[in-house]
Amino acid sequence: MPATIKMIAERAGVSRGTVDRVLNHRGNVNPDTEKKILDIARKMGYTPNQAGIALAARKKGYIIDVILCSVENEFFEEVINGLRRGMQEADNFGIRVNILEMKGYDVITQADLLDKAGKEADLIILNAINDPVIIDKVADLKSRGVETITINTSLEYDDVLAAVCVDYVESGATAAGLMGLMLGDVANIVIAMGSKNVLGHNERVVGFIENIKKRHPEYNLITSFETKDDVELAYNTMKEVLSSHPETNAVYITSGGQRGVCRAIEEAGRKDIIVITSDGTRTVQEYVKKGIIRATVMQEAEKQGYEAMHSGVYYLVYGELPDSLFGGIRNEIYIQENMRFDTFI
Amino acid sequence: MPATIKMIAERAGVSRGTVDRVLNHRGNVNPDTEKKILDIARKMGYTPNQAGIALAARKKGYIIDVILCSVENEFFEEVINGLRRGMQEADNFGIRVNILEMKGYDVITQADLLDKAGKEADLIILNAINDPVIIDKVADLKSRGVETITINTSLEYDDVLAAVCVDYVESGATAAGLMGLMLGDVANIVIAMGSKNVLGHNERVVGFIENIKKRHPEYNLITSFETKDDVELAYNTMKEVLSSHPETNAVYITSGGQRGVCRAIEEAGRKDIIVITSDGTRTVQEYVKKGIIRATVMQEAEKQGYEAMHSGVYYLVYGELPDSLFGGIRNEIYIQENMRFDTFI
DNA sequence: TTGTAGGCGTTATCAA
DNA sequence: TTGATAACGCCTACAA
Repeated sequence: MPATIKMIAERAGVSRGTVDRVLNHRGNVNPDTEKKILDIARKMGYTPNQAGIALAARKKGYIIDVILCSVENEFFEEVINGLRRGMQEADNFGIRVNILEMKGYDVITQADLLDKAGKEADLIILNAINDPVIIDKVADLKSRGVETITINTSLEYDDVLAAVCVDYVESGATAAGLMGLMLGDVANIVIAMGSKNVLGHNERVVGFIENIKKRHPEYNLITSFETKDDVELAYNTMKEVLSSHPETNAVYITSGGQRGVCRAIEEAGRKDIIVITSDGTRTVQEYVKKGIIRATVMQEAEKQGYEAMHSGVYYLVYGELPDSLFGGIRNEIYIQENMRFDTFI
Repeated sequence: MPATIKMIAERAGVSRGTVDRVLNHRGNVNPDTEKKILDIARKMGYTPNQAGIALAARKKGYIIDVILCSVENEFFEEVINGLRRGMQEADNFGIRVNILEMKGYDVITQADLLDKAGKEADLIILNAINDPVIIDKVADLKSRGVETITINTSLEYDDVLAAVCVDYVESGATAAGLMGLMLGDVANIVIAMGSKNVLGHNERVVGFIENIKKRHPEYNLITSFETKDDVELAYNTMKEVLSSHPETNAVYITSGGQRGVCRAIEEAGRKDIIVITSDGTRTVQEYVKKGIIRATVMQEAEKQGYEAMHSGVYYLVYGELPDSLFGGIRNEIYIQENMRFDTFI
């Protein structure tokens, strides 16, 4: 039987209103009674009841807008599943949610969506493009009391309410660590990166190279190329690389385009090449099953969606971030044996 | 603005009481009005408000008892952290929680604790010993309306409300898969298992051997021994094995006693040996850092605690299990690069 | 500066 | 078979 405002009021011989004013720092209360109430609250170990707050919060009619670069992007399906799980909670608090989707990473498009969201929403969940224009808008929204939670992408701006994404440098380092454990003394490595315009892809490459240089300076980095997350481009480039560098015995794919890279390797009959990649889309699952991809560094996509929404709801209702957020999003290693091929991650 | 009982009542021209009776199947309602109300509820997309239920549930004064074989067991510290996180929720619903701890795996001791818990609790979270006596008691409790959620250990009894633990066979297979990826053509493997009396430890060994036989039939399994999760025993046995089988180049440690095994390997100057283990206790972290343990298969200990408590609370209050439970507990692979050395897991 | 009262959605009790 | 009402804990508007 935890302490309630009512119990404290009775004990202090004042009304519930006064206790409420004290505990929520609303002012207009006699310093003496304030002190007395705080004392009693402490002694009784008062913590506000979440259900009570939740119920009362319903009248406020909060709105959350979500902006995602998710159109035609396989990876985001799971993120959206997680968002939906969080939206059931939003519903309980009478919070309305709008999901605004865009295709690709065009700054102007995202800026327009942010303008729209800024007009209606009390909080924004943003799959941010790392660009000064966006950073400006986010800062401006904050100054007008609209907080932003970034999701999946890292943004070079520290003043967001929360950043729900993986440490991409660690992701790259983890891929490198795996290669180090699987390769022998001779290593000729190719990096197939996504796009130089995406901060996370760059960070993965940085983490990967740093780790190799530190732990295996004898390894040879042959070349790196961009796939632009495009299957055809990835296929053609990988094919060329394999013929010009037949000594290649390891490939790190930072993001999309895995199907192209893997097909080139498969067709060349180079099952000996150690392929490490990121995420766990259907394509990745397929090639892990086939044994072409030896391991993948995944990033809890569903959880990212859920935690972002859950944190937004929680913040609006309770004025603070939930404990669950502080575990962070982790870089998880999956191989054939511990991968769940049924669920798409 | 989701539909509420009040809105449905207004629309149907009846009182909230009647709507409540229909939606919660309490009987005593005219079939015609029942049908009408169900129709309206469906049309309005009614889902009960969790905060409302939560608030009302407070008056019931539920009790949850937790029984853990956790005394002097490093691994359980994180499980208990998770339980505590879940207990904050229990508090909100006015649910009282008692944690009963025991040392080791004595069936009589656990049976006594179960008897005690059965008298006071509405639901039990049980770190079950897989023994017919325990299974009987759990079945008996169920028949008296007290549900059990097992935590961390697998129990050969399917009728529990939920089983919050990892797939141990998959855990062993994952360790085997990792070895296959790290070893070359020659493999002489030693298995250091915990205790034959612990179901999970056996299952890990089964999963490990099955996987090796299937994917690397050419590998050689030299021997296996029990550590009884005892550091000294593990050290002495491993030392012997190393001198009688110097060809050993891989060791799988299923559970406790890692410090003993690793020390023996370290002292023998055998840094070439590939060591794979389970969990992420401080000891494991230390040897991962040193590079003796190449990888460990972890089991989300904190999450196990949280999900067990959260599910119990959720079930008592809402009469069903939460969505979050269905992601399950996963076997996660950690190497030096993606391990969090600050937090103890 | 303080108290009162009504409402958020659900449940339970009592009266009709 | 149904309706009315109070309660759970918190918040807010208004009255004193």
